Amino acid sequence: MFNDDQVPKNQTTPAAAAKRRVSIKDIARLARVSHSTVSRALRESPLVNPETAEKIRQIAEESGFRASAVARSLATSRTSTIGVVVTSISDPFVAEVVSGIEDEAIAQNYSVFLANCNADPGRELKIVNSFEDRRVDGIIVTASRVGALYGSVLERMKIPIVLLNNQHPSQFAHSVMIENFEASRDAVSVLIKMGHRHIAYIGDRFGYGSDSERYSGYRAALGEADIAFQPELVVHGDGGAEGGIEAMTHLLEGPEPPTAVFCYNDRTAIGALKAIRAHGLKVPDDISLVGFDDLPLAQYVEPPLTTVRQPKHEMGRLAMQVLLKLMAGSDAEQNIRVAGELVLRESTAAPKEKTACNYSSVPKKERKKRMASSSSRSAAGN
Amino acid sequence: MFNDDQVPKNQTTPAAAAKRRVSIKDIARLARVSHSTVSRALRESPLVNPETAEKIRQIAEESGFRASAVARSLATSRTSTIGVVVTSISDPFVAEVVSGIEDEAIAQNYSVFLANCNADPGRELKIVNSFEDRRVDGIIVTASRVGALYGSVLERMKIPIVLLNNQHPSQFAHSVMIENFEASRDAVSVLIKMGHRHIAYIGDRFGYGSDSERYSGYRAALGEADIAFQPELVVHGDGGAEGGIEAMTHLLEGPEPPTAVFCYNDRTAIGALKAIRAHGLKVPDDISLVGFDDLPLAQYVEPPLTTVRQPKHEMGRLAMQVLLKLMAGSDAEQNIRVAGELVLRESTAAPKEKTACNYSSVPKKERKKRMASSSSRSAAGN
DNA sequence: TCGCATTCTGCACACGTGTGCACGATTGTA
DNA sequence: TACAATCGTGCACACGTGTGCAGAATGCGA
Repeated sequence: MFNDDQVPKNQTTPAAAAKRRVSIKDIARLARVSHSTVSRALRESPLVNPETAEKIRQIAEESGFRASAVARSLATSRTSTIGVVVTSISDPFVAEVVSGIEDEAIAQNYSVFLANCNADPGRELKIVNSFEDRRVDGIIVTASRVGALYGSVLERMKIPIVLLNNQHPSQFAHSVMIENFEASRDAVSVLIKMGHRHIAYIGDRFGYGSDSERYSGYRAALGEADIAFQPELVVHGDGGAEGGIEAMTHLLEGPEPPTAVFCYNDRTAIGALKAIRAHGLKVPDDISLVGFDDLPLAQYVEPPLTTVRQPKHEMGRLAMQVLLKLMAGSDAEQNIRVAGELVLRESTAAPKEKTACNYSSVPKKERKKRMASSSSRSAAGN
Repeated sequence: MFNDDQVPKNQTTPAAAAKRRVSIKDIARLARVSHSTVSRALRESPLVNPETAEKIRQIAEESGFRASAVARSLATSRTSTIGVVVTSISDPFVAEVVSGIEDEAIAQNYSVFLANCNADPGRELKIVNSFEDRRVDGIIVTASRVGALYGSVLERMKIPIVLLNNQHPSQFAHSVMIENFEASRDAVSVLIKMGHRHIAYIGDRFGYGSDSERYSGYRAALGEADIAFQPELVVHGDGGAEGGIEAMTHLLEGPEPPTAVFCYNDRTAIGALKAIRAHGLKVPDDISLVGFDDLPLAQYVEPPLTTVRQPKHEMGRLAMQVLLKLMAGSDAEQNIRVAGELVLRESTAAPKEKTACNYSSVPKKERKKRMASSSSRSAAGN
């Protein structure tokens, strides 16, 4: 009756049998039940007798059995796996977002495939193909320019996709994004309230949508304060520190340098800071500086950087939560916008007296208080 | 003969059939061959007629077929997948290493599961179990304290493992590590050559092996220069900026503050920098500062930080290469040690005249030259 | 004691791909 | 023309797990 006790015919030698991983059938043999019952017992099915189930679980535990997710995936056509494609893991912004994604994923017993594309289209394609081969249940794309490339491939895959701070918003996908416009407008407004009227914007020529939204916020703040827009105060870098240096140098060597600069991101701001210092000027005494992102290093540069904080970790979790809903078949909010938060540190102050105009609405006393504290304060959002 | 053309019995309706992913059998039906032939054709087996193969490949291409890696894994019992467990992706050091691992992995058509454990033992266990379930072909553990936890689980898994800058070197595993001792000794020696004789060490009390190796290097440099060791000049932080602030403050408030400080890592050094500034002192005029790691931000703090560069990206690639060898069944070098490289920036200089002794061997001219340039120079070499 | 409901278990097949082996078709040689 | 060698193809099974369905075992009421 239990002739399964014999060595199965496909195993040539006992040694070979010992080499093989312990499978559900081995447990079944030990427990003297069928593999079906083992499967059900381990998945806590109510169909199996509690005593039998307990016995099976114990045997499985003792023999160190772990069910193969590979085989299960094949049987259920679900892998409990997602793919995350990023531009570069080395980018601190991305790292923080991935951390949030992974936290949420592990809590729901999902595993994440991580791949960085380095903005290389060929590699992007390879990654997406690989994700398709591995039958991931969903995909999150972070801070990438999702172009024509994805379109065709992703169309075919019919897999839920969530974009995070993507540059090219596309119709078919859900997304989580920072409120670029509002956050930028508020940040520049604060500079204006401090008394600045000669404010520059250093953008990112590879920033696409994000860049134009932040630029629009800058324009809106100027408009609300009836400050005439000066095209020569808008320069574009490459999104990194080097680009910030170049752009800032250009501004400083212009006819009338700004008293404050709003930057596309922190890395650009840090480059700008270096350029300002190289010109023998001081931040914030001569020029105020505002960044975007609130990278970990923002508070450790000298002076600590005033910047718009993105809730990076939270945004990662949010993206994963949306993806989980989509993978479960229920529908989720299409486009989630997250509020930024202006963090006032020591790189901003009222302009110097000689250049300051009488529009300043920030009393000296309060200004001093702000600058003394390096702790963060919310200015832009809930 | 080709009755496969009919709808298979398990498909109830044509609509359901349309919903299913295209499989190898679909291609077989279209090409009027068996699925075996399709499998062989797509894997470029020499067994199949070139013309037939070409036809099959074309049909597969047209219908957008992609073979399921899940099914293949089950059949071949290889997943072409590795697991990477890190302490925290947000750590810039880790991020760079992971980037290197992933570069090498993608080049060899491997995918990587990334998981961060946040130094939480429970989560570590969950991660390793998850990797086992998914039948990863290998595992890389980065900068973790591999303790008893892993031992038992990993023992059972019989999967190749490579440790990278791990704290507890264990016997059964291969590893890639920075030459902590040599790099530290050389860095401190350079400080001594500049004229410093009162040099402190700020360690990391969670650094375990790495910390004691770097500490040993510090002691060795002092010994070689016949400088008496002063226990009160050794303090330990927590490996982060906060710990650096505390430790440095302690040193500054001691009876005889050091003229130079060698820090366990860059983050500690940046905290120390902040503390020094808070005490109204200047770097490097009053105190020289040396870090370890060469994080991206190291060159953007003020002053740019002299530090020991770890070839992070390269170390990641190296670890993956070792793992690939192990997974292929061949054996690889057990313990690879990588040389660090001292990068001289502007946080180091000869001590002030009043405290400087006549042992200084760095002429003023050369010192000036060094400080003017922020470009990196190798001092510790390969 | 019989019939029926309930509870559990096992059979058999599915998931999609790889591969050893047998066999048919074709070609070459005696 | 007969036979052997070579080449290409398909059959059948394996990989490890999930699950619909049939049926065995048990309990319960009449």
